[in-house]
Amino acid sequence: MTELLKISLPDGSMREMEPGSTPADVAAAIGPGLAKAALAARVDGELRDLNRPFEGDAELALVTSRDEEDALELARHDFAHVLAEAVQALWPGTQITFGPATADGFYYDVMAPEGREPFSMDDLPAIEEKMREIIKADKPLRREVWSRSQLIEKWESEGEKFKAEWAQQLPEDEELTVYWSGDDWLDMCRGPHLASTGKLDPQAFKLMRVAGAYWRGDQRNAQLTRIYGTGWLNKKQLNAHLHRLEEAAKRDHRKLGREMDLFHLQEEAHGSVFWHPNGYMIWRELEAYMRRAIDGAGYQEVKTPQVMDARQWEKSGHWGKYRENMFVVPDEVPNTEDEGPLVSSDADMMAIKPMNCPAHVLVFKQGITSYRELPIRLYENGCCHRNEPHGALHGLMRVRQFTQDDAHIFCTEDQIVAEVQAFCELADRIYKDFGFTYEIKLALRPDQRYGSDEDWDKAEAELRQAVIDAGMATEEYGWEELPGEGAFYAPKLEWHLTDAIGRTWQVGTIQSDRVLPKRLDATYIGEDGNRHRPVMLHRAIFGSYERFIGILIEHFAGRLPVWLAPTQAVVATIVSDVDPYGREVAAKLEAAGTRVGTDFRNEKINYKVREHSLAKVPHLLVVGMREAEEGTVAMRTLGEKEQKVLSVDEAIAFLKGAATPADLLAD
RNA sequence: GCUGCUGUAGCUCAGUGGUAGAGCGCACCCUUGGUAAGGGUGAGGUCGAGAGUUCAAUUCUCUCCAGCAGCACCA
Repeated sequence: MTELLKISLPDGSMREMEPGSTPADVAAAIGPGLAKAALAARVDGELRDLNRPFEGDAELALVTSRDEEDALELARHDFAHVLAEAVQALWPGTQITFGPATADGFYYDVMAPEGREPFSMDDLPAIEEKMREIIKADKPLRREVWSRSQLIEKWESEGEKFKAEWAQQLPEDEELTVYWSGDDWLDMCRGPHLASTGKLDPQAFKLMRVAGAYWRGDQRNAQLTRIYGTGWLNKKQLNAHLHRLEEAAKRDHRKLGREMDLFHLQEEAHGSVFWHPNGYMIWRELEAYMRRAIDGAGYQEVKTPQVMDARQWEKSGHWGKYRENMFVVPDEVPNTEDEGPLVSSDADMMAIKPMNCPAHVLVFKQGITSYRELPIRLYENGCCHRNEPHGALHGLMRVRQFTQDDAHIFCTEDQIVAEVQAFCELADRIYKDFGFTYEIKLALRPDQRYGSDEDWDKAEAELRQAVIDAGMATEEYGWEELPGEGAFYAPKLEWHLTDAIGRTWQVGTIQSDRVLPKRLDATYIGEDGNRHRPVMLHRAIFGSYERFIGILIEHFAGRLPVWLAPTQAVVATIVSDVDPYGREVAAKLEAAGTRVGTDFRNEKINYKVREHSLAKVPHLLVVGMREAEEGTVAMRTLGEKEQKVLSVDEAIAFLKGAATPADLLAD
């Protein structure tokens, strides 16, 4: 006689079940409500199918839609399978590959049948319709264990070349699982899945777009069609998500940049920004802000050459590793005399800097440095050019010319932890001044790397210790270590900002570098009178001015804090008779340091209010006959319906206060 | 860089094998109006660049350039 299985439940109770029973049986034994609500099970912590039999005594937690994270993951994975099934049902001969869940949905990479063009947006409605049919048919999803050879045979017989190739290179003795949808379709999958397609809400998904993707992520391989969808537990969640996407589109910095007349891009200088007066005012404020910050933190500002001889880049190692991203120029007067080539083939080459670090080392190397001078912190608003792949360019976020708030700290081994800790504190102040919350991550050694394991142990420990010392290695700061994400030469700390609609942006970073000081032979004289190698800490807080401004625009949806707003106030007149008074008010504001505009156009006040509101001007000062007689202004603040009547002096004082940069506010 | 889509007025976009349209914006006129669009008139375009097919190309085809989405990339 077989023994009963002991299944313990989250509430501490225990149930005895027949061998071969499943989580679904437990759910049914507890009650019909739970049986219906159960989507999957956690068995000893592992997410599993409801119908997969227990293998022994176990701890069981049933997963319902209340366990949102698990439930979403399951639903999205199932949507992906239903998508693949639908595509094959509609177009037999379509090859399927992979289809995982993503952050807000799912995708499936497929290859259209031979002779048919790749799937396009136009195909999506039909696929969605077929998916709804499959969901409504409530097909049971059944797990089966297959051998590798069984699978290969199956895929090969069906012409599923990609699946077959994948199965081929799995370990020979591995037990593989497949999932049946009903009894007419199956996919190789690790699972788990919901018990049936009917557990999905047919109104809770939407196919979003198609895009190219490489088989196994490699450019050399065949290009598949990736069909993206967003998937949720119910229609309400789907609509909320679609609404968020609309919000994000409204905040798009490329759109706002045009509407607010901040900058433009054009094809003759693609990937580089034409800053307009409005946009560059934001830049100037940021630059002034950053100078105050670094001046107070013991940095010294430098400015280094834009173009350096290729030989220098060879020494630094960039020529070898980074040349394909560098703009190279001949060090020669171009030929204008005859029909010959513009430059001779043996011209010496120079390169526009893609990074500031080598030049900073060269500054450091001038003269002889004593250990007493360390740490030396060299800062530069460093304008760099990188010849990025064209497909990577994106508004201000990814450009070919950008200016980093870049600094390199040259210090001794003993100073690393304290320097990194001080940096953590500086970054914290700065991000908070802009109203961002953030998370700190430590990117650990990648598989492919330089240096000994001991060096990596040491470098990782230093960065970790600094964050601990700063008191930031906590959940509050989103502290997390990311295995395999580090640069090939060093681990790095990364700061990920969270913006107003919950997106994250990696901006700040600090990493220790023992390689470049060595390559460029930077030394200092130690206490012992001998030469020593300094460590170099690369660090940035904004990342680049371009990108940081892009993030600010999207974070604030264009409604920048007053101190960053290009125009802080506009004086708008109601009738032309008060234009002289309006001019007087504007002149006083300007004299007091406010960036003020005027609007004396022959338009109604409604029109002016609308226009300046859309332009995100924070304060509108309306003047009519009443204000002119009383020496006042009617101030309307962006986003508020109410207006305030203030004397001109009060308005000046108010705007001065409102425009104080965040770091200069008295606490 | 790869795949797909797109490129028409300053912006957003419609349209056509016989060299073009709307709304907004802009200029001028009327209107002087109290907190998110007052009315009228007018100016603006080598229809991304080049080549091909054609009697004729902004329209069809090809190449290139750029943008968008995704992929890859982000030392």
